[in-house]
Amino acid sequence: MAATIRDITKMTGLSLATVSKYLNGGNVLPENRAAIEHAIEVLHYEVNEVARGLATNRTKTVGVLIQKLDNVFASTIIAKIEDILRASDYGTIVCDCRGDEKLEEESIRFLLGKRVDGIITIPTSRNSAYLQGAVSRGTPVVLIDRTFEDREFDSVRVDNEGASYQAVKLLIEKGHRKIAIICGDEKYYTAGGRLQGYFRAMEEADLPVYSKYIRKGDLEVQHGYDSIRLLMEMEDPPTAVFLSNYEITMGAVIALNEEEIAFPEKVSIVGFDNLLLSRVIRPGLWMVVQPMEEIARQAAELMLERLTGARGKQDSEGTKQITLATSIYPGESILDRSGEEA
Amino acid sequence: MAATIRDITKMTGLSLATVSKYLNGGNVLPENRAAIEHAIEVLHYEVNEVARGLATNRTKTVGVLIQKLDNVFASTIIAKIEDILRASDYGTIVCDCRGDEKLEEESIRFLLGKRVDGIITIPTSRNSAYLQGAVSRGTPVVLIDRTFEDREFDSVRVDNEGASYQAVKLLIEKGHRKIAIICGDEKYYTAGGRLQGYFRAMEEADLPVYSKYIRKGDLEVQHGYDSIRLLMEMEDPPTAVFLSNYEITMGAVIALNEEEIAFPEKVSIVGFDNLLLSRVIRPGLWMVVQPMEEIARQAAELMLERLTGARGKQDSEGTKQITLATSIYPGESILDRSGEEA
DNA sequence: GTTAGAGAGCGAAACGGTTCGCTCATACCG
DNA sequence: CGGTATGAGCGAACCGTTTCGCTCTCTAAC
Repeated sequence: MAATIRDITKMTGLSLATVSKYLNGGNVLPENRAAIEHAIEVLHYEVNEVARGLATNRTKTVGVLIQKLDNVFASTIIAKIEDILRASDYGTIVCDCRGDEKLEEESIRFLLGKRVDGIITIPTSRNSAYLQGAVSRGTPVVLIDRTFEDREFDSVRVDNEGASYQAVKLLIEKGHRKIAIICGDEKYYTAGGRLQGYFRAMEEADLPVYSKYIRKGDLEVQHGYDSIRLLMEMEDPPTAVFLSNYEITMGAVIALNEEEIAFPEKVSIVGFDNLLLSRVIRPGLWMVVQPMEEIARQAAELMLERLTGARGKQDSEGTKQITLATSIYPGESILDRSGEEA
Repeated sequence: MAATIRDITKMTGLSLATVSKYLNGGNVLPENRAAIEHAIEVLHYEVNEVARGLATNRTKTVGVLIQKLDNVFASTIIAKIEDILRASDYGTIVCDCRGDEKLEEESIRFLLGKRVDGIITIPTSRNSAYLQGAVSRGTPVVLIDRTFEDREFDSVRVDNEGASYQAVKLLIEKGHRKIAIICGDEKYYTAGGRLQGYFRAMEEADLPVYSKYIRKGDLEVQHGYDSIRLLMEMEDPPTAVFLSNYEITMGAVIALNEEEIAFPEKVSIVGFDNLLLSRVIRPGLWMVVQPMEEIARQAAELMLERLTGARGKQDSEGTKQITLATSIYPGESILDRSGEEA
């Protein structure tokens, strides 16, 4: 149906090799160039990237594997990655494994079957076994949001520990002593770091850490919702809570609204990850903010370096681990209690 | 590097054709089946989908082309589409054209070059010219959120006119007469319908329509932000405003917060598209809600029907236009003024 | 016991490109 | 003017599958 190179050779009298050379930017006599371009125009010829992929063993396609496509973090990242990759003529094929390790492993197989040239992923699994196929095939991998101990990959992540430390320290400086954290279970890599930051800030200020103030769970809205209710119902509730990811922040705010618990009067809070949200909510939330676009940009560029061979195909040359800083965005959700106590 | 079918033939002594038959679910003698499976295991063989794509002229890949990947609507839809398609073993390759018609057209070419089996798109352009390539190649297309007058495609959209009518009617029933709408310019298909619904509701109630209360613009947060400020600064401001999409809703709420304009006391509002948002904001927003997952499901299934040949490849048999209803979700952002005026 | 029919296997030709190594013509040099 | 470098063009092999049409064997029916 669609025109092929062969149709062009027929129309121009040139050989396959010559037309192919033209298509790949090689030098061709001006008259032949004109003839080829004319034929392409007339025949509506368009390179068949599948055939080219078979011949060159490169598909100009990158797989992006993620736990949850439908959240701000993931979609912002994918949008930016797609943008950058396509500027270099790479396509982006997405897979959402919904936080399921089995599905994640299968997704890698799926992507490798499609012979993607590289894989960018926000991992779900806690070790890199599921990436073995990519490694042995020599397919470059870039990790977002975590690293693995059992093998080194290129990676881009945020200083989770620092982000959390900063937020909790802020609360301490404002005079809070009973500070709770709602966070993910340690099985989530990012949650581990954020919890560490909490500990560091508390210890540094010589504040006691109460396990009842540490609410671990999954990374869903519901967890934030349930946990803050639980915290506020305690006979000795915290005066401040650090909401250590986006969904948790949403859930907690919803719960506070429903229970008509005023913040910062009854409880001070610092949220995570959505700037717009902080302006929509009243009073405005203090927010820890990740540089999402920068994360995506770095990840895409690490991948392009591998793809264009600027660095070796894989761990041949050393991998790069990039850590970015978060920032904290002011709001009115913290009550200043410094000076209250003797 | 990677094992091929040929490696399997060498190991088993069988022919290419036989192994291929096995791979495609054909019948093979039990002993041969065992031999092949053993070889696959040992060699870590994995079908090369690129080669298969070349041979079969089907890549098991669908292109999804969208204006803005990083918003709730798009990402929710993509997540669901990807989910459904992959259950049928199709991959999803995404393109974000950022609302740019040139980029949109180029993206179609890009996708066709990659020989996707079908294209699902939320169009940016106002006519279907950019889809010509897909049509002449026989690549099925499913439209989301709009249809075209110059050619029929399968499509899934929402009853925009009805959604808007419902919202405005609600405001009227609550006794409002000076009702404004902040919406997109008519060049956006969805905006046109939503504006029509506004007109119908107003006319049906014999209310005068003032052009100053109709704020058209782009579909960005900033437009909502600017417009509501403008409306509230009028000497004769509206008592209610319908915020006819997600970004506009965000922008308007932010502006109201910043200006400390209390709603619903000073102005009643109905927002659009984000249920979670309505619970996070205080007081809770009345919201018009689109069935995003259902839109995605229908779109994916229309595509699968085409792909699996349940219906003809293209307009051969008639196209299907699916229209879904929106719902309206109650909040506390409307002041009841019925009975106020004689 | 013969034969029709089913089922399994095989060989070879696609699919639409890229690429290697060669030939040939032209231009340039001394 | 002979020799050589340069660069364009060409033929053929190859990438890893599928698929068509054929052969062969085995079973079952008569």
